[in-house]
Amino acid sequence: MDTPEKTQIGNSLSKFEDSPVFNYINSLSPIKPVKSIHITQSFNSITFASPPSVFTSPHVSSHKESRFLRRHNCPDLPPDLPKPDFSSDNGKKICTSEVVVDADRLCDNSDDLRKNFKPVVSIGGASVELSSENSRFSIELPRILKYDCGSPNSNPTPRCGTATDSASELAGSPALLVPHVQGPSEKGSLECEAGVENMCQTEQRNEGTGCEWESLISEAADLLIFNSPGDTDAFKGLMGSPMDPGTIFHTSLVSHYSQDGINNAHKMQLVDPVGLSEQQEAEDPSSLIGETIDLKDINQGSHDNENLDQSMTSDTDVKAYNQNVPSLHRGMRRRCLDFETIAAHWKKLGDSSKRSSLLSVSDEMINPKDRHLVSAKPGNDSWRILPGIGLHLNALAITSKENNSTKHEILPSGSQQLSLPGSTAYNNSTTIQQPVDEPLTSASTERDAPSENVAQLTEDASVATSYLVSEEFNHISPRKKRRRTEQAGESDACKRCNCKKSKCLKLYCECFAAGVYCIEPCSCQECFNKPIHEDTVLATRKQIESRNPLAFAPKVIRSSEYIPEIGDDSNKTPASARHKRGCNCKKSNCLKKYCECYQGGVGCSINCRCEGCKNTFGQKDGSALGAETEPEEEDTEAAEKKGLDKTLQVAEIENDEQQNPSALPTTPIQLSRPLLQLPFSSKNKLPPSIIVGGSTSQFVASTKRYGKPNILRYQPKVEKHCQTIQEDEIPEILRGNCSPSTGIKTASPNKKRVTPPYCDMGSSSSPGLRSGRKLILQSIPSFPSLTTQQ
DNA sequence: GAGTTTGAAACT
DNA sequence: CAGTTTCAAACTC
Repeated sequence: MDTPEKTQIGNSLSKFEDSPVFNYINSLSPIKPVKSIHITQSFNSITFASPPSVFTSPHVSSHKESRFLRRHNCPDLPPDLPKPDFSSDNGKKICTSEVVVDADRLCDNSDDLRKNFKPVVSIGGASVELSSENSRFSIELPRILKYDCGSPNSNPTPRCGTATDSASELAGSPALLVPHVQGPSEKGSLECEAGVENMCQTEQRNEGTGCEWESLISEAADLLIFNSPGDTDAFKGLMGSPMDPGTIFHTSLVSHYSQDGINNAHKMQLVDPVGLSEQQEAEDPSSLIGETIDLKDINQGSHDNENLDQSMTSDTDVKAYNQNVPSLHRGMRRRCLDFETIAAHWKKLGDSSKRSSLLSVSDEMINPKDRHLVSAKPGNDSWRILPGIGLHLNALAITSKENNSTKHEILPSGSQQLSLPGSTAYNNSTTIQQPVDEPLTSASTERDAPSENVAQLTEDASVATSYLVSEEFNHISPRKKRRRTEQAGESDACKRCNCKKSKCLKLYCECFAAGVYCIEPCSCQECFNKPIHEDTVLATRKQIESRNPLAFAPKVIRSSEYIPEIGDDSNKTPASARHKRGCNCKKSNCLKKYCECYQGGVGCSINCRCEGCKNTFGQKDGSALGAETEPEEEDTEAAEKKGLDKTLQVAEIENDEQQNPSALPTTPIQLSRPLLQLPFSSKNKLPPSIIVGGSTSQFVASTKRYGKPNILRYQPKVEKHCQTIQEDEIPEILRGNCSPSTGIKTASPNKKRVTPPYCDMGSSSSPGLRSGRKLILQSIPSFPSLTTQQ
């Protein structure tokens, strides 16, 4: 290869220049560099990084997804971090690498990073640009968000919708932005993150409002940036101005961190133990190491990270790592941190002293009681949602944060499918785009008005904190949680599990079955259904789904209204809606909540094997009976639902397969489940906000369409979980294949349990589908599913 | 709040 | 696939 060219070139050059040899050499050198560089570099960089990462991340396992997200975070770190380890260049490199390829590995292994880094560097311009872009993003995002939010008048969710499509995706991240609190991390590993958070807190104290929202923004920006090059581009386009409160904030944080990082870390732990754990998992393997073994198992995906951190096993190491490396993980941390910070703030707020500081920042934020009010403020619309949602939602939001991070990875997964609309939106990004907007708006709003944001944050934080606290409490004492939940009016709406032996990793657990993480209200013991154990949760879900693909599908499909419309045969079933599997009641006569059909507010159907069915919503025999009569509420709701259902059905039907409304953003679909109104619904009826959360993207969409309320309607128990989100995660993937397009409806109505549900659901199903599962988001599957499926 | 009942989920 | 066990919610007191 070289010889011919070289010779030729050399000859030509020689002709021109004095010494042929010299010229020859020169010519060679220049030529070669160019070719070789491009080739090799491109190779390295491109082949190396991007291709592998791309393929792997999505296709690979869900685990990767999580990793992926995390990794993405890593990139963020560099810019902010002043740390020596990662020079700005490195940071840039990392970022670029991520952008180009997948950040996963880069982040995972320092070596990998270096390798990737090199390639990236070789790429040069691109990488550089990216880095610059990243900075822009951080800055720009806020603006974008602002834009979205810009119209305070518009509802938060709708606003999001306004955001550009690209923004929409980003928006998803915003939802994520909402702090997701994770289970309390007891161990010190968290310190690192804590340190970051501490910084935030400290800054907040000093700066007041700015810190939190800025951090959020920065995170959001980071997430966005990393999410996908395309996203970044879109953002770029969107964002014009380079202002970055976030960046500034970061810098400040960094400085703080560097100085106070350690101390802060300690503080952080004290302040909010919860969030850290998750972050650690995602970000810091070291933390994982410190933590439970389970995490490791779960974190298989995070191994990469571990590799990086392997060196850092001890706390001291971790600290050092944090200090030095924080930049890498920092992005991730930020996400969590932001949330955490908020939570921490809340906690602090809880403490009068701390409150004062926060209060100083923003009066609104100051008063926890006023939180809602504050949130209500025009500027905060997005945030408001959260408040409206309630603790659960908040929790979801929190989770969503994580999800966000994941979301970046997966996008669709978005989180956490959280109950939060925003979260759903994220997920939806894949399925539904509109929803995303909301989250964005929220995020944007936060960004937009620091003070307001602060308030929102405070709310979120409060929620988050509550969530965190709850988790903590959980560890401490389940009963306490119960009390809280009970005390909290929400308890009904967002009931949570009380699992003792299942670790919340079986369908016994309502939360798990609903595809949502356990949160505060839960009184579960040894709960693994938390963001921290995301990997485990996902793995378990997969297993269960492998056994029964419909395991996470909505149990009840509402149809009553739907039926006539669709004209499904399924209508045969007396009840308006049907239970996908059908009950097997023997003693309750289908007149108690023991009966899933009854609980779901639907009549028994052919699928049911119940004995002595007296289901008021519709007996198995076919007599619909008074079924619907009883549930008057249902009727009303049903009517509303109908509208939604129809709309949803169309859109959702496709998703039916997903059935799990919960999982994805589709969640909205889940909402559909709720569509069914439970007789009890009255009780169950969650506050709209809550419901919304459950609904997810579609739901959001529906809300937009309908005006929102839809959400309220359904809520089956599953939906109770504000988080709803996830259910679908895996299922979707699995289903993804199956369902939507194909067969949703087809399913045999009769099928007893498994199969038909969709079908049934199909008819009614649309609702089921609707949900598009948020969960997916979190888990890997979502991501892949997105890419692959869609 | 403790104990019982119930039926789904999980297991064999 | 059927039977049994496990589990947690629903229910009762």
